Amino acid sequence: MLTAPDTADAASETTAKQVADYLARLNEAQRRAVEFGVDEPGRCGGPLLVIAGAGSGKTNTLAHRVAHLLVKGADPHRILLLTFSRRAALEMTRRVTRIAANALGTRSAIAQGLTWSGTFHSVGARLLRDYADLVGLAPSFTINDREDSADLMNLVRHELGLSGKEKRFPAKSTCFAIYSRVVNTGASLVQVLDQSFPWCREWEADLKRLFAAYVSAKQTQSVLDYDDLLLYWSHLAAEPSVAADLASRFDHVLVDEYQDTNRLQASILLAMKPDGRGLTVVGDDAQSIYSFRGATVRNILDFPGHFEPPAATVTLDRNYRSTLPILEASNAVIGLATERYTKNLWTDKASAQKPRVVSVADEADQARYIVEQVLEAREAGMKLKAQAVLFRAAHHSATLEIELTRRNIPFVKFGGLKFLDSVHVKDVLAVLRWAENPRDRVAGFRVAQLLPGIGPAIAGRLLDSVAQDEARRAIAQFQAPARASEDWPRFVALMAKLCGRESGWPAEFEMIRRWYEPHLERNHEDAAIRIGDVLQMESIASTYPTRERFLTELTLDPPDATSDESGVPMLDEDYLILSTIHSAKGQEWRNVFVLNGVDGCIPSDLGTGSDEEIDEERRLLYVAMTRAKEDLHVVTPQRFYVHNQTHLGDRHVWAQRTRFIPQHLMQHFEATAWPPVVAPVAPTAEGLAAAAKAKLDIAARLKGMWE
DNA sequence: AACCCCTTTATTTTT
DNA sequence: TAAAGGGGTT
Repeated sequence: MLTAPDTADAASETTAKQVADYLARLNEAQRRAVEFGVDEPGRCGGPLLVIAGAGSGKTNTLAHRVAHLLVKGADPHRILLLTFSRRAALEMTRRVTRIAANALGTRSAIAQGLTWSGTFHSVGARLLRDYADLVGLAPSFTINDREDSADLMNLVRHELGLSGKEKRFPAKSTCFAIYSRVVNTGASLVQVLDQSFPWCREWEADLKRLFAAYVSAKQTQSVLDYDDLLLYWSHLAAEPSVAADLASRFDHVLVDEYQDTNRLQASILLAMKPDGRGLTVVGDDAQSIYSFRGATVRNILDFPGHFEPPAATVTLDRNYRSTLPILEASNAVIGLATERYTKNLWTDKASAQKPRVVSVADEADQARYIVEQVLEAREAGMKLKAQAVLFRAAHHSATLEIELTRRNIPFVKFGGLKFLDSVHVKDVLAVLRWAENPRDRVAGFRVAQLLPGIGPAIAGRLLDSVAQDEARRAIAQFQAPARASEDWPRFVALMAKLCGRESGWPAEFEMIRRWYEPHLERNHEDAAIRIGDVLQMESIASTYPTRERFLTELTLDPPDATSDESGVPMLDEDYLILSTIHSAKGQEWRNVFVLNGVDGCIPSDLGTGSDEEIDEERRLLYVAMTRAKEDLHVVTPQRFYVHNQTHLGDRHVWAQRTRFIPQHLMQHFEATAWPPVVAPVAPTAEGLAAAAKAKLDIAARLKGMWE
């Protein structure tokens, strides 16, 4: 459904004026980025790189470019918009819709056709379902999240007998992290071990065997992990017989947050658009913070040189977000990076308030300081939602969370523990995944063991027979042990209905919940809370058209906020934002607190191995600081507790201000302490005289007590 | 073979 | 603090 017929005339009348309107709101550089190549006759324009500094209106510029393409007649179904998260994709579509609707008349539904927008991973998943046959995948493949992938790694590890070594083999999640890094960086196993996992070096040979077995396990089970979505896509795009077809699906490919893409993603782009025509990438080299995931700044720096002639570059360096003092301090911090960045941001937003470096005694005081400041700001009319507390690692906010709960301040936390990590959510999803793809052993293994009387051994046998036969029949004919006989028939009935897709979606979800509830009550003390979660999932489930879509999108883009037991607050309620710095990307708040601005936290003491790692930590602080619009507080507890970092148990540690704000940068900050030190008031002459008199009086009175 | 209890050991950020 | 693994009991 594109433009309604009667808007065409309206558009031609209003075009000139309204186009001018929406372009007039942009500054000169933004406008160049938006208009670049769009008017070239019969072409999509050459490759374009937009370097967009923090707060420079990046999202807005990209949205305008997409809208401009649409206004100029591009087909929305043939625009591929790759964003970093689903949240970013939604925001982008919303803005494009608004801009395009304004320009073309309110009844235009053009932007609704913008169906190909999402993360690399979710777009990859959709394309792979289309081309599944070609790459030898069952179209009903399921996708493992990180935990599932680690579980599969674990199953394989046991099969290979790597668990019973005298020296302990790396944990399953570590194995998976190593594997993933090899895939994403394109480096060799040895290199990855040396650089990032030196303590696993001795296991190289075993790891190699493990990874080979892991890959073949995935293939026989029709299961993909996150990395496979990119890996298969890149191989698909490199295959000459498919490449042309794949490439011709899209006239325009636009990529956001390009600094956080990895080699594999860059290779996919190049394969999709070898000559760069219609390709736009946007990013900021100073905000690259995902190298632990294989992302490389080189992608953005090397981009222009991939093409002949080289890609055009537009730099957006006017900041619309922060006040001048905040920006100056941020520029100073990033200015100390070993690798110099090309641009310095500027603004004309003056302010008398420098960012603060606040010294507090310990984490408890840090929490109290933040609560006091947050409440004070709210008294002055700043909503809680306009304020955020940012930190390096999810657990840094533990003390603060307790204090917030005690003081009854609602908050939502982004990053860290995910909704999907809780057992009951994973159980329910496993049932769905197993029904969708009975060859998925991780899912089946988990589901079978929910029944009392079925443990690893019997679950394994059940899976073996499912692998050899049609799933429903295999389950129905399986001889369950006597101890499981009571629960078995219900289970068989459930799986039969799910595999046969008898009830349809989302009725299936309700069936699963009804089946699962008794097991939940048997296994967990706090079943009531967990049932609440499952019910909440059920209402989310009903918003997806099919079981497959629900599963795919939930694993690729799980709801990312967790909050106190109370559950996520209602949308219209006001709440404070707590977020890891990583999850704060692309966002902004009026008042920002950076927690633990201390060496050991930023930079994390785990990330100080090499210069590159240190620089990444520095960029992390830069990203945190540039989220602030009006007020910025970097809080530095002087003493805090470390839990089980060494085998010595808990102890406290004296901390120093982060090395990224050395003394000579303190001119950009206001140094304060909290609680405020009360300066002793110098006594006046009269005061002294009065005191002297009082002393005498008291002395006399004390004596008088005994007279 | 399942299950319960006790000991040991971990390395942050996320699609 | 939690999760993984070992060992003993049912």
